[in-house]
Amino acid sequence: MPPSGNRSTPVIKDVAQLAGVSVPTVSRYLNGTAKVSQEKREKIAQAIKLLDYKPSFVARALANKVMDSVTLLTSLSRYWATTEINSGAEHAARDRGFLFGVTSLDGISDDEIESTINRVLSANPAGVIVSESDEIAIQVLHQIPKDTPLVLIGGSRGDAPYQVMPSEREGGRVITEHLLGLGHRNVVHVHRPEGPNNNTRTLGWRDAMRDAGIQAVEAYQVGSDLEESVELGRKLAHDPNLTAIFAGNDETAISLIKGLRDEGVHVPEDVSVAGYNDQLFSRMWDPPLTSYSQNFVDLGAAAFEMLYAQIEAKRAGNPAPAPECRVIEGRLMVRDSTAAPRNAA
Amino acid sequence: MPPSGNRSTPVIKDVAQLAGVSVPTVSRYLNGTAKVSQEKREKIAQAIKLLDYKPSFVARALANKVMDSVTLLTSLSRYWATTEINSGAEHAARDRGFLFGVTSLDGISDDEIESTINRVLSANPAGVIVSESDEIAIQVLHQIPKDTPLVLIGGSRGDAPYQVMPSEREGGRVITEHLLGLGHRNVVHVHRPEGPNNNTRTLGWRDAMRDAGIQAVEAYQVGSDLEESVELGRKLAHDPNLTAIFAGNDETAISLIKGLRDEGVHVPEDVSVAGYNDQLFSRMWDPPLTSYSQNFVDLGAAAFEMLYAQIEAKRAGNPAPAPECRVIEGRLMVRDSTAAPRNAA
DNA sequence: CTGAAAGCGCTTACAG
DNA sequence: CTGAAAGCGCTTACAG
Repeated sequence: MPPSGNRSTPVIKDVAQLAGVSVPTVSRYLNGTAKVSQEKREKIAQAIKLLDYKPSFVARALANKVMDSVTLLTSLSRYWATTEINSGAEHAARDRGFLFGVTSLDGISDDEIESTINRVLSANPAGVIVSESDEIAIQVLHQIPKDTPLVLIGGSRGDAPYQVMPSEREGGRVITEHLLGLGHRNVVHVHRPEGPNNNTRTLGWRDAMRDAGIQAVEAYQVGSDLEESVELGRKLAHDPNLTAIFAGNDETAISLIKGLRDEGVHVPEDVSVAGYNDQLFSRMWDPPLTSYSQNFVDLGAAAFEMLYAQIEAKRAGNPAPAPECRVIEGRLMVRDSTAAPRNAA
Repeated sequence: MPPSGNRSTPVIKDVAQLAGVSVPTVSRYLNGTAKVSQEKREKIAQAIKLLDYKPSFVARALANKVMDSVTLLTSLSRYWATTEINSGAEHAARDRGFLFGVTSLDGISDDEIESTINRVLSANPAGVIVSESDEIAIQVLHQIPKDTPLVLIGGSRGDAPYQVMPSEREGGRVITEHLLGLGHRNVVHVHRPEGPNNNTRTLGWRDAMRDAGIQAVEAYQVGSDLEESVELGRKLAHDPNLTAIFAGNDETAISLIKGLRDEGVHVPEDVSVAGYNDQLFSRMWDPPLTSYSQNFVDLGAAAFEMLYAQIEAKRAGNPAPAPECRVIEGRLMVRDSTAAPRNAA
């Protein structure tokens, strides 16, 4: 018995008619914004079920000035961690009934960044998550109105009132200390370019080295072309003092190992090599890679939840939650690519 | 000289006032839906620039019954190919000024799938992309109104009027033929569960085997726990007739190699092993892995473009584009993990 | 507790 | 070419 318009998706008027109440009453029922008599509640519930009515996201968004959606801004859209973060955040959003949007900031000019962000904001998202990976992120932070719920993933402590970050620096320290604890007197670090923040693997490595009283620290930066790391491995193979390397990620680690082997250096017998990220392939490597495992899915989920708390508070007219910087712990995975140095015992 | 309301983001009324024209005229200017005099055009343009006005996505969506956004539905949100697909589609959408949403279907019950889809649709997306990975996708297809622009990624030819698919089957055939061409008399296949469609790597392998007149085909299915593949590798190591394996993906390939090695079997000297997907780590493997490279980023972008063509046609009141099934080609990457069998020449 | 009214920002017929 | 009017589907004061 389709009411009013006979076609397409039912709207609030349809359920109001079918239930024999006014439209605002249905709205109140839906949002719990005011008491509705038991009797009408039931009729409305029935009508909704009968019609399979779903409130329109966009009409609500227009009336409320805000949509039940969040958008994640990222500038490293194809990076492994980004995938995990997005997935974690998206699932959390979905489970709360929020639409989840992604907008990438890579591959566009600086001028376009502003208009891209404005476009995102013109969809009235309830909040935005900025996933830091480079300078762009910080620039972006300033372009988002202060009253828009926001959480920053990564960055330096204090870059934003609400942050979720991986234990990057801690991870760098832990890996380095593991190597040092094995008896290595020096740990060479090879890393990709890192974000402009104070929570990097490289800084953790420096922390550990400094605490161990080691002065001569050697770090090499490599790009995303793995051949570069292979080359570096070949070169490092001829350093007689080399006994341990902490690579900034697993791909770099296996590439270095490849280079070392090309020159007849054995891992871990001659040189220990640790990676970072504990990717799936790492445990299959020969030798299985010592690495640091970071749960980026949890990180993404935590970011959404922190955002959601702000959104809820704002809607309820409550004061904003206290600023927070949550660190998601990772953990060291010791495998066979690291061992005590030959001349240790 | 801020017009009307003095605060927050400007709306169309503000630019109309500032330009000294009516609101509909601004709208016409914006959408090019009717001629606007040169003089007014200029004034409007100026006002827009001055105010940094951006039309509201949601108001437009309400008036037009459709939002400048597309949503991608996926049930394999953390899979490698999914990342690439999403990234490709998102960039293409962004470049067209479309918002891009992702909704995952994994981890929810069958009942919830319908309501999740309804929720997505209640945001009036201009179109949706369904990324096939399992039976869920096909189920989803039927829940989307016929008049909603839609493109299916993957699936069997004919599952939907508009499809973009990887050359999976072709890839399976090419890899197998490569192995056969090297002189192998049999190619054992090890694969993960595959989608319920007729475009799978496994079918390509069967095609090639059949064409080569090989009857005794052996296929093994493994799960996502790589240890299972290692085990299988150990077991296969004792098969005296084994000379070549086509693994359904690179992770499986390296795990099999690990198992083979555990039993003293050398790759490629004793057994050739090929992977699939050509992941970054594959070329760094020891030995570097022969694999099939598929550009999933392009695939995602192509899916969006195909969707966009439908959206445009619909908006212009034109007939829908002709149904299309576009195949994105991949290519064979021959490396050292495959070689002629020992007793070949 | 519950209607009638007005409004969110934009677009589309309808009359000039 | 261009206004005034009505409407998209929902919500929020305003009066009962």
